[in-house]
Amino acid sequence: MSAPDLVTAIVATYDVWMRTVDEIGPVLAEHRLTPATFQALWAIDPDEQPPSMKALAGRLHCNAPNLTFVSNQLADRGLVERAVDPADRRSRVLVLTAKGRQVRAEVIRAALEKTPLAALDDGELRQLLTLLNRVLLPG
Amino acid sequence: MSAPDLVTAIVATYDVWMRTVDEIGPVLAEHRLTPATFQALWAIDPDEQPPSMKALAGRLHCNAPNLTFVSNQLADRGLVERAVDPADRRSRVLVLTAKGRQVRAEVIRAALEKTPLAALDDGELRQLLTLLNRVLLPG
DNA sequence: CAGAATTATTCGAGACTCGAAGCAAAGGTA
DNA sequence: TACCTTTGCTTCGAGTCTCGAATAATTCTG
Repeated sequence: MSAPDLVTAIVATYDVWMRTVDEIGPVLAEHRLTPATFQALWAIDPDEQPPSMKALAGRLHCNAPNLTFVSNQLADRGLVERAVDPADRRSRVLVLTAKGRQVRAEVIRAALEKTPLAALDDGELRQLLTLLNRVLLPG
Repeated sequence: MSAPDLVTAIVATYDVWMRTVDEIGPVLAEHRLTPATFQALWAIDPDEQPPSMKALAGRLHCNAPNLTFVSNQLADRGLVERAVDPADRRSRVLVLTAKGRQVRAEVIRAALEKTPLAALDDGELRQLLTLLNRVLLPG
């Protein structure tokens, strides 16, 4: 592989994400979501087990104090609630409220419409996922 | 295309970028580069015409006051210098200093080594670039 | 049980981002 | 020329974001 191509590819991944965020700016403003709260909200899948602070911080590539701050913002806006993990009482899990689930669905729907990746057809998207999964998943 | 796949793909692009940045954290710290200054430094290609503030702000998805702030950080560290564009004296272009070129080369080299995308072989990387270019380039 | 490790939070400092206002240069009109 | 508008950038002020260090509560280990 040539180094310039790799540089281009890295920049392109950054660009896809940033363009997606740019495009949904109005929707985020509508719900008073900042970039940080938006990302955190996105990262809490209501169909999975509620993540602990630690797990979510890892997903967001930020540290613990930072996530505490962001979680407070989400909680203040009534989008998430903290709950003690019964299995480990040191740990707090973040649970989406009904409003949180609704807002999350709305911003993700907007992102799916507006992202540059929406230009890909089914086969291309599958191809892209194969490549990215190969790179991101362990093994 | 199925919506969950598109969500996964968007998150994956974000993840590739963030993991790349995470991995080169030590190198950035070594040069006292913050995320913002690192990105700006990356975005100034010494082999191209020095970009104006406006052009660079577009590339970085930020606004003018923000880039003024970041440019000052880079200038304070002796990595870039401002120059008046003779063709339009309102415009300032950012020129890498010798140190700026050296530091830029170093952090990009580190990124190329550490990025998850380095796991792709030549053909896969070409495939990825084809897909991302199709999505990002106009037309 | 005592000590070490883990999970979150608080605090303080600094970095980042943006809108509004201001300034100088460029472009348009007469 | 004079005047007005637009453009590119900077300054200022406010708010957001991020992190390291210190703290508290809980769990783990020997």
